Amino acid sequence: MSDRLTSTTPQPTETTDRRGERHQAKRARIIANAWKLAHRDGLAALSLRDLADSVGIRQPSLYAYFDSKLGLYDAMFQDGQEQLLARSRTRVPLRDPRDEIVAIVEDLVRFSSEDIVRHQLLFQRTIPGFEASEAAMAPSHQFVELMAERLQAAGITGPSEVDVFSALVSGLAHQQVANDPGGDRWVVLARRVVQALFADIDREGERP
Amino acid sequence: MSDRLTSTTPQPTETTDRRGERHQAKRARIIANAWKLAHRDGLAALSLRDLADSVGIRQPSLYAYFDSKLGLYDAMFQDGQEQLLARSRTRVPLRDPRDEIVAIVEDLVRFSSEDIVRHQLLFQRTIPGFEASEAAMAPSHQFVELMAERLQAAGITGPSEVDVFSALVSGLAHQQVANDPGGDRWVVLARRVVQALFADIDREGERP
DNA sequence: GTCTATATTCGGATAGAC
DNA sequence: GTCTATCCGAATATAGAC
Repeated sequence: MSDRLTSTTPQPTETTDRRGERHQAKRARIIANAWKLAHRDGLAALSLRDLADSVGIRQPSLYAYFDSKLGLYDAMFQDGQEQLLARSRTRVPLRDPRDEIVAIVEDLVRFSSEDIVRHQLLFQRTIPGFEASEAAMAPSHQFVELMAERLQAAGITGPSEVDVFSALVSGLAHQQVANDPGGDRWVVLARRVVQALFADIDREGERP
Repeated sequence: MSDRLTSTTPQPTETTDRRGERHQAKRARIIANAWKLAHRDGLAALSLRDLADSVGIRQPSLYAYFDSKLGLYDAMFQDGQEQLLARSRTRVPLRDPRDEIVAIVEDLVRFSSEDIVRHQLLFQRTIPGFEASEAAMAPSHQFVELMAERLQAAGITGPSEVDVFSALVSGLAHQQVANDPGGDRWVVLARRVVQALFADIDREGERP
């Protein structure tokens, strides 16, 4: 199971990046096509045969890039997490930390809504037998770290506040994806929801 | 596609209920076993062979009850929606409408958390090619109606308030299912989240 | 309604040559 | 890395007798 990451790092040596330059490029192209097919047929209905066809090789040749179908899902998962991380890092933080949180939430909801299949793979446990490897989780950990910073800057610091926050984001995202895919019906609610959370936090500070 | 409901209502006559009494009973038993297998193997990995085995008949005999595998999913979907509806109807509403909303949210989050596979089938579009039939959606419509009443009684009346509410519920449920299945880490946040929503609604009333 | 028998298709995966 | 050839298993679904 955990040897699935082997295909990502063939040799323990550091020369890996140079040696496998073309390899990595083609691998990336395969993953890109896998997303396309997943959009067309559904994530669970993705077939290695079709994937090989779409990239112009024979189906067994895929095993030079992934050691199993779950390995492919793992690579897609990591790819998706890297997209999320890259996007979050790109954003220039707003001056006001609370406005920044609003912007983040809006962006996260859009991120999910833009690509339902990606949302499925990253945030729902839909593929039987699939569990993300440690390597694939790495960008996710970095994302969480980054989010923690932003939240702290905005005064969302307690564990239960963070739990509430995560619920708000995932709820908006889920409703957006499920009931208005591609639209913005729940995106536009982000500000109001986040402000309600801040109001609640402020009120809590006064209470005792 | 829509003939899938045919197996639910073999004849357009009203004698259906009497005629197929045993039929319906066995059908219900099959569905119950289908849930079990889905828990064991994953919803998407459910196999008609295993299902037939588990109920003591041969695989082709299942076609006397469902006209396809998607038809089986449809029946499971309807079953799950009926469970949700029955449960909501059972609850004795609390005196205070707002307390009632809190209780409802807690209960909905528990409902999802109790059975992840059911949550998947009812609230996530995870099975390629599956779309619930009108018949299977019927209990869901009634549930929505019932919720609308309760929400209205508590002053959650505007469309965007309802959207926010639905996001809160689905967010709490999703986080509970994904990160603490069977626990109550997000269940206990229901009260706080709902109260924050009411505070926000009240504040809105004062604002203009 | 249930059975046997079978069709059919498709899936992922492996062996071994080039 | 890529190929051909093939395995093997599993899946849903159908035909037709009882």
